[in-house]
Amino acid sequence: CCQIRQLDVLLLDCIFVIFTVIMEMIYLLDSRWEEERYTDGVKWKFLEHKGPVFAPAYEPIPSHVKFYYDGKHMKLSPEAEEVATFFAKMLDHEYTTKDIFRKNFFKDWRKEMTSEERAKITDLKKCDFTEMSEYFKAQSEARKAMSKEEKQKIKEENERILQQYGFCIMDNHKERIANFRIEPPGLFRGRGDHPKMGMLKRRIRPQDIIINCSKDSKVPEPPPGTKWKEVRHDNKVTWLVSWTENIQGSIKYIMLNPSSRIKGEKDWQKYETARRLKKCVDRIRAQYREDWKSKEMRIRQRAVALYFIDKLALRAGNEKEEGETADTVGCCSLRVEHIKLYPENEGQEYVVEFDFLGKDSIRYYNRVPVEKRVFKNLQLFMENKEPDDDLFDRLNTSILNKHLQELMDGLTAKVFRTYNASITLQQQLKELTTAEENIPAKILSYNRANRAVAILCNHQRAPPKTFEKSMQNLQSKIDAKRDQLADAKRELKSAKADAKVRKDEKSKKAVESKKKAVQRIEEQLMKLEVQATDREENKQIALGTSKLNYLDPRISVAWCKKWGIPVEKIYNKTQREKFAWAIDMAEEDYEF
DNA sequence: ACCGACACTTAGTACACTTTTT
DNA sequence: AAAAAGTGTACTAAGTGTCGGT
Repeated sequence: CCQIRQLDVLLLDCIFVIFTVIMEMIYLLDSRWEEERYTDGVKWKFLEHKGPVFAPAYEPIPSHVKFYYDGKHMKLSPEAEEVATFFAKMLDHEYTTKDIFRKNFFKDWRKEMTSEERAKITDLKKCDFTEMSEYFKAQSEARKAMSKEEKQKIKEENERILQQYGFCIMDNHKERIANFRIEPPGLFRGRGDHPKMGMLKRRIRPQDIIINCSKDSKVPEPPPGTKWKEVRHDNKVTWLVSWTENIQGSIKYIMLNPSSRIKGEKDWQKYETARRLKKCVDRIRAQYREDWKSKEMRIRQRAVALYFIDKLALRAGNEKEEGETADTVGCCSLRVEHIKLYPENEGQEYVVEFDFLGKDSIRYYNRVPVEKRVFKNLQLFMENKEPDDDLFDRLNTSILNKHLQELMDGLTAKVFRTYNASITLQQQLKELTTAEENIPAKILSYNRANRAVAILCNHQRAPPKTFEKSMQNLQSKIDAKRDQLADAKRELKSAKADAKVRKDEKSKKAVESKKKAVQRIEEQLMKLEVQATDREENKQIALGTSKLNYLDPRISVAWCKKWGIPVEKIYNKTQREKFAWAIDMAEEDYEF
């Protein structure tokens, strides 16, 4: 009987183990990044969602809030009033003082006016929006001063909308949608010197919207009494909703969150391409160095541009339509005026000075010594040209990328940025991390490695408005901690002296506890100092962009595992969700 | 070769929310 | 409890790169 029972237990155990193994296999199969990949451009088989959330309808302002033209009160039509409120809300911003902004705004505003209004309102300078502006300021104050319950209510409502519209089903998985809210109307704010700043960004209606979902899904309902522009079933694209925006005429999309399978896989693929570049980058470098000597101008230009893209992590630099956007450039679109050549500069030979506005009108300024051949080539390219002529007149991104494609499957200019960013992180981590350091110091090292990449990629930010002040605060904290440490040391000394005389248990214990206190304070001081260094070095540098878009997350995960750093210290919750695939797959010995 | 349409990634900022300090 | 500081997220502009037509 007993034996049988034992057998029974064994059997049960066995079944349990088998069950667990099967479940694990199912889990592995189900694990999104292990799933079978589609071929020939198919992105999904099933897609169902609830459509977009539209911007709330315009709420007219109360009649006691007045608008004045030329000092006289004027009641605006709802259409004109709405556009006026957009301007009023930006009154404190320096945009509204800019000529182009005002001109564009006024032109578009007049289009929304009734003919009577248009006849009357002919000069923006005579418009007085201050009451409107005050009203909105008061509104936002009131919102801040709301009671806990009211705030809670709003939060719950937001949560409800998120639950209803913020998710979709794509191929057996419920996925988070990135931007399910339609962009509200307002005044366009470009970055930098944008020729279209101040133009009216139209309100998007259901009849502007294209819905994309699978045929066998429940098609989202348009709001009562409205129709979608189109419902299509295109599984070769990843977007759920699209519309055409009226400023540039470009298409906007609603797509999935970075945590989704479809984005995660693409991200992984991107880093795998960069790793393939690692294997052949020596060959490619040797090749472009050869090409500097080519007898063909176009090949020399291609080779010098590629050298910049590789060495300086410049962007490709597509052509842009003149007058449609801010005047910014990348590598292939550099103009003569953007570089200066110094045969000798501060003891270095063949120095090139770059000074241009890149993406988002962020200034790129750099002085770099280059090889003699590059320098001579640049002199050649600049011969007989005006400052606003193209530096690489025989080159564009399409020519460059076609060439790259021949050197390696899937290679384009942007892969170099990914490759150089990731390899730099890996190298810097190796160089900067030392075994003896404690965790905060190791994290400082990580941030420094991250920073090296951000500098390479020129990821800048406006120094935070409160930077100086918060730096001062931190410094005074450090000073206070130093005093505290001195005190603690003094106390320890006297406790030691005391213990020497008394030689009893109690005084010995006192020494021990004082020792501990000193140690603790030392640690705290160290942490503060590390923090101060980190912050100072970070003043104008944004780490987030490279962390999110250029650094193979497996490098960071491996580093965490190697040094026993919890991954939460490096990635916050959102980042961990985005990089779930990497956290899942990277081991301590992962090499990019 | 060139162009426009399209799809998708990369980017900085404003502000909401959370945590720490006073 | 209020204020200040710090962090995270939403937002949406601005890039890159491909494709199909001419």
